[in-house]
Amino acid sequence: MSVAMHRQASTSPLLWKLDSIFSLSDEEKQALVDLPMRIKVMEANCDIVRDRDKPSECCLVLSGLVCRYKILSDGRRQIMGFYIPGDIPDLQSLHLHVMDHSVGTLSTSSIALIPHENLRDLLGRYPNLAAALWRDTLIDAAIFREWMIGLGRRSAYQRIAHLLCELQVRMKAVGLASESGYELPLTQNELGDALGLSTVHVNRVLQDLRGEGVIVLRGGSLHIPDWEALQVAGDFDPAYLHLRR
Amino acid sequence: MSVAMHRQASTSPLLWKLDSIFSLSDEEKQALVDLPMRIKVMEANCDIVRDRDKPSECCLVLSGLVCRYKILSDGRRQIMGFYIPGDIPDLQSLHLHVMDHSVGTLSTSSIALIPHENLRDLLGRYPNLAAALWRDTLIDAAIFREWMIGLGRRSAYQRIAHLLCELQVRMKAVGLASESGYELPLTQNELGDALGLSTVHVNRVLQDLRGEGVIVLRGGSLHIPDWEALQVAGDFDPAYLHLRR
DNA sequence: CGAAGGCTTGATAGACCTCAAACACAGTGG
DNA sequence: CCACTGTGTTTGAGGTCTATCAAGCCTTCG
Repeated sequence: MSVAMHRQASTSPLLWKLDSIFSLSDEEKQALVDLPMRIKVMEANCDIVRDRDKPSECCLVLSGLVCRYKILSDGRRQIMGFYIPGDIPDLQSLHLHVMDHSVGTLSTSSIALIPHENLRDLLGRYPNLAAALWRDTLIDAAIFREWMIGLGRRSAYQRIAHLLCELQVRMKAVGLASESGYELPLTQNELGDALGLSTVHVNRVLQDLRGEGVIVLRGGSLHIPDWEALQVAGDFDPAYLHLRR
Repeated sequence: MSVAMHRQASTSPLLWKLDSIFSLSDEEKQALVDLPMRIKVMEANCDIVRDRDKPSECCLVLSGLVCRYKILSDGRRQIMGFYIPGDIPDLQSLHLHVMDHSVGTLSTSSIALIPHENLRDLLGRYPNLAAALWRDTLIDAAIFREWMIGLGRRSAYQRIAHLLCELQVRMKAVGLASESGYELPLTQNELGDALGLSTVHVNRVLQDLRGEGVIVLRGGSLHIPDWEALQVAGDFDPAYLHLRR
């Protein structure tokens, strides 16, 4: 595979993702493809950047599943977001120089590292790309807000259903979900850390959802027989994802 | 008062605030002061923008207290952030064209409305201002994340203490808090809606905090006799606010 | 086959919610 | 001046959701 093709293959999840939220010209897309980046394959459960780090590059997820999390002083963990191919979970480090949380892999993942200076240079030359990435960080924030609603006001049952809906829509937007499901390599413990629940309770609620035939979750693979029902169960409205179309 | 002075007075909370998170030149500050804006005084409990609106201007808080919130399908409310003078709670509407939540006043407030087109024009001419405001939205997102941690993993006691700490630091950064307290015109019901708690439980926990001498909260005014103790009670670390100094 | 990690189940406990009512206080109007 | 009203605070009692602890089970993998 040529370097050019390799690059094309690397950035294509990002192109897919940006295309789902913003309209870019061919020139702008090409500029993204031309970005220098270092590709790195990482095992599950490795940190990409850590709390208090001062990163000098951003990480773009190419494959696998990544999360943003923080360990509290008493050792418990809160996961604050899941990141899929096309996402740049630490884009914020461009303007926030010290990390206030960590980012790590949940499954074997391949990651592209893009130096800040190259990204900054690019955004200076292409204001439209800067707008696209600003918009991306704002959608990230919208997702945080939606999670706050879940953590603050929704039951465990709704929270789990809501998360499964969100990932279905986001996965679909980058071509990683079929009409009725996707790969979800998460343990029940990790789900609990994201939703503010204990592992035991996650297990019980998943059984309810399975029992009602709303989901089929087995071996890291989620099947959704009745998308309508899952949305109702999670009180889900995809407006906050701000997808085009 | 001349128009120029009026403008100066209007934008000064914004200058204070941006100064606390970013370094701006005098020319850039002047450009902000020169922004055209419409000033509006609003009663408590009025909406500034509503869920599903498509605003064509941003609102800058000049005085008072404003919040970001969403009403769920069952009628309950989740407050997702408090905004004080100098904040632009709907800055995101520059790039996210449909609101996915509402913004409204909590006390009598004065608000400056700045048309998107003028703001966009300004950011095009001053890339450094664009960076400052992008950074501001990223800090907003960092605050969402911290609230997620609270909602997901902290006890009611910690959550309340943490919020009071956050507001002390933010108020102080714009000159609205003394060393030991600030005006907090919030009802216990509003606190509950922000923290995912019932009014009754907020009341009980506040009594605990008062009983321990950690806070004195009366008539919309918060006094903090022991700042150290409050930080410990809330497991508070201001790093996520990304203030300079 | 044994070990490790994840899943499942049961029993008990606690944090927080809901309902209901009383209380405090400021503003209003006769 | 004093009832009257409305909003916010406080208190009590009972209930529920979810956590914690503890153990057994299942699958994968070396």
